[in-house]
Amino acid sequence: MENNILFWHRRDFRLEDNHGLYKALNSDGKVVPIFIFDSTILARLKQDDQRILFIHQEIERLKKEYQNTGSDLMVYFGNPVELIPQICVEFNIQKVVVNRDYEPYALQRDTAIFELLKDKNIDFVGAKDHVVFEKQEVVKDDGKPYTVFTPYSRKWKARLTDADLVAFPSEKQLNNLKIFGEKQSLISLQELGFTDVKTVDFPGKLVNKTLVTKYSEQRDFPAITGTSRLGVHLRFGTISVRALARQAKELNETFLNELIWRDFYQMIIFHFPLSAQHSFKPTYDRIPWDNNELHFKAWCEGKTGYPLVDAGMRELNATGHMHNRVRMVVASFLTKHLLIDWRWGATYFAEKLLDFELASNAGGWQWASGSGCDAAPYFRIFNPALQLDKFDKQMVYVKRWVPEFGTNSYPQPIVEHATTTKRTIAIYKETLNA
DNA sequence: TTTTGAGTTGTTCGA
DNA sequence: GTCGAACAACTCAAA
Repeated sequence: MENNILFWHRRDFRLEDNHGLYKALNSDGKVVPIFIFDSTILARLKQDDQRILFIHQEIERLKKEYQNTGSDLMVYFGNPVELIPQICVEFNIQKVVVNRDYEPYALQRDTAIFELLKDKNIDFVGAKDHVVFEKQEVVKDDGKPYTVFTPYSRKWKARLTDADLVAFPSEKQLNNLKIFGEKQSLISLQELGFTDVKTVDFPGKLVNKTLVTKYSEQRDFPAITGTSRLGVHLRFGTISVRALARQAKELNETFLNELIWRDFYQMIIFHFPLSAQHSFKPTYDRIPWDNNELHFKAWCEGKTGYPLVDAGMRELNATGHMHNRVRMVVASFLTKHLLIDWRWGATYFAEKLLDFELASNAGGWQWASGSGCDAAPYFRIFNPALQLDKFDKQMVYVKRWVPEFGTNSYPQPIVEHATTTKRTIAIYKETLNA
């Protein structure tokens, strides 16, 4: 019986420029590609979560691409720790190849699988694909991980060569895929337990050269399409970060910096997995949050009486997306005006954002609250009115999402800017100096 | 070891 | 309207 290689797709839904797949195709044996709808992850999602639709659509697309080669993507539903060893038996697998995932849950899951396979003499091999530089590749001279972005980014850029961004030519080797006689049908959303998902248009994955070129001058204005909206594609690997970085390097330094921020937070979550749940700077976990439920509800619904904050939250609720500049404003408002725990906001974003990425989300929220590595100083508090004046002066964005603005039905501000920000600075100061 | 310079995207005040 | 300094003062990186 022939030996086969298992390639397990996780957050890399593409055939082209896929490092792990390339590695698998270069191995001795035929490659069996699989995807698993992880029942542990799916159990956390709500019935109408639109990310499941995105995943399902993209898996369907990927499956067709495999079928065009004469192969097929085998799709499973269950717990990978149980399924992978079973699949290995079914297909006589000698080696399992994956692209590495740096999140705490994924690391734990992969370690468990590694141990199970080791007992059966099956190799479990990882590849770097999700980021440009990972783990220990960009560290301080003493070998320890950076916790400040700017020196990290300097070393990242100094280390970068063309070879780091080269596309892996997996499409040329697809003849090493295992050929299946009969095509397998794809499990439906209903069978996965999702019955109420509304259809939605997801952001396109074409990289707009003009947008990247003008990114640094246009990204701050929520009324225009100045940001790429590629987050969801980077999250699930429907585009290659290397391809994007090649464009960024050529076209726009600020855009490249954003990709480095992504690498930075992936590196941070790998070295500091607790930072997804706890303040990076421990003293910040002693801040006596106000955590007013009514304030939180008003923030979630976009009814704070601060038009830029409300527009952002309503954009999020309606579309699963929020403009980057506005994300900072609403995060600063929640933590520093309402004095609500950053985890409440991070959890809400985790539920709503189509492009939700654990590492970036925790990093961003901790940046806003001041508790993170290389965060904004605690006394730096966004003024929502000034941000509106600077970045949406004509109120195009605000009127798009808050049509009743300026009428009697628009709420009065739930808190007053000057008094709440003074209170927050005093409380932070007292807590941090205690 | 000590010292020095620097730190994502800000705000406010007063000249 | 514009500009620079103060905000408060800590931690990190690197020489």
